Amino acid sequence: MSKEITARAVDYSQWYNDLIIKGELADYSAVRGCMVIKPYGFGLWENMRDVLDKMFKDTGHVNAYFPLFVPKSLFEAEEKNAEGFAKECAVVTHYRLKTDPDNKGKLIVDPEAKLEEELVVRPTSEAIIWNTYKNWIQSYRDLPILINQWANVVRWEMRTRLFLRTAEFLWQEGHTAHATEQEAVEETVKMLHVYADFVENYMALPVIKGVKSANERFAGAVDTYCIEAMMQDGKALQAGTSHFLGQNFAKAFDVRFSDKDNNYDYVWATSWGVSTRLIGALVMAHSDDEGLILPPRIAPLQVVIVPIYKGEEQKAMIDEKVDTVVKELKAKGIRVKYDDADNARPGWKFAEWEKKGVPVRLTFGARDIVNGIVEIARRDTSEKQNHNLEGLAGTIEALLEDIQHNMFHKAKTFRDDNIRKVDTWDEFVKTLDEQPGFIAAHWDGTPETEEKIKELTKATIRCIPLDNPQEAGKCILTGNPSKERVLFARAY
RNA sequence: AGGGAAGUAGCGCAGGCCGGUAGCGCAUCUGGUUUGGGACCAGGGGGUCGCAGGUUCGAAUCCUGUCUUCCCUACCA
Repeated sequence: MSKEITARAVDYSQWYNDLIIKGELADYSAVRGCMVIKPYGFGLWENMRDVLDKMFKDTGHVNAYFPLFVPKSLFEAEEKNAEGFAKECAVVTHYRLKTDPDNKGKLIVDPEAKLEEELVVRPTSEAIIWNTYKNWIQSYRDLPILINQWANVVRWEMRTRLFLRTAEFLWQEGHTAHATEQEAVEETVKMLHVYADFVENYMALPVIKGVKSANERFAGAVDTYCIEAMMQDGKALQAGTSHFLGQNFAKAFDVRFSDKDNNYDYVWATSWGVSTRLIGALVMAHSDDEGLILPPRIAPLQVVIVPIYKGEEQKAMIDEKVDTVVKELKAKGIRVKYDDADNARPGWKFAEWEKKGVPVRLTFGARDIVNGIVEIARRDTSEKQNHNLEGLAGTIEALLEDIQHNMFHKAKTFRDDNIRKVDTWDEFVKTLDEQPGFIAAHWDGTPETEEKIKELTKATIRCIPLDNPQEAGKCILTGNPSKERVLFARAY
């Protein structure tokens, strides 16, 4: 049992906070609602970002950067979108401070430096981007525009949670413009699959691809596609969204083009994004009471090596062996650290690196080296085994892959075991309270019913899965006819 | 935003009711012994007690305000 981490069974929320703080992913800051992402956590984000960035490039996208500030008049142009975000926007009203005449050494906002037009700190960039696209698009030859940006955004939240909900967070937002509706829809779905591919194959987190109900849809979108993941407490976490925006933004910003036949029409749009929130999902889905468990493909460190020795002579002998092994591992592209700090003993190091979720630990004992072996410990199962120094790098390489797959399958088994079909209201309520997870149930398709269910149980429709089997049934609440089951859950 | 709790050394906490100038454990530094699952001994350093006012001869302690964090509720395209 870890000395520093609250057990899941004792306090799930505190467990999550402990993992992040003690695992050194992030720290609290002096700014309300904002956190500091520490080097170890940022290393994780960088790895995620690099993989995603390559996936975006491979699907024909390019990166660009748009302003942090959006003039209020632009922001309000697409009404539904503006309305959706209005109550969580930070607004810049002044551009200058001055020394307080009544209190030397203090600064006050200079009342004479009021902006003529307030600037909204972007909660998302559709407005400024579509205002720009208007100037870039005249002809079908200018389309498609396939741009992504890596940026920070601000959404003023009342309640914050590290990584899951903070006032400022990092993300990427793709914004594309197309000549036809079909092409835009295809783009929306394509990026949803890119996200699912990334989250499943790199983060080892199984997701369900689906479409949001009207209540959960992005403001300003025609359709919102999403990937939903299940956390260890059975709650759902939206891991990524991809929106088909129709012509809503094109109309709001008057973005039109001439097609081959000289027809003049509005362009079709998409936007899609994932954020540092994914780190929260990763932490909550895989970790245990000893600390983080990071999937090898994106772990900042994949292998840590701990020496055990008596005296300088043994240390020198170990150093020599480790040096060779580190070179072999690095030659295979494996991220490895030799922890030979002499101010901590082995047991302390073991606990420390387990807390930080490093997938594989190698223990180099003086005794072992004489026998030509090394101890390999894997974080995901806590198993330890001895291995010959010969062929070690190849074994580690395979082991990292095995851990990656094992983590995915473990998470997938858990998720699949916690999706339950429910057909009556009583059973629905009981299941939500007693067996947290996703519930597949019939729904009559109306926003009113969804709202009522949310009111009564706090559960929302997470998504209507893609390729959902069609099956006649009766709505769980109203008894009205339904043609398919949808997924309900309480969500983060 | 409402309710509750908290903020004292890097971390975790005591002291506070009853005002008198701050202490414990861990960490850190020095020396030594150690090293196969969070070592031990000895010595040392480090804090305007979240911040700002007020009461007082004197405030970590009492009063007012404010900021930050955590928990519950509400909100959350």
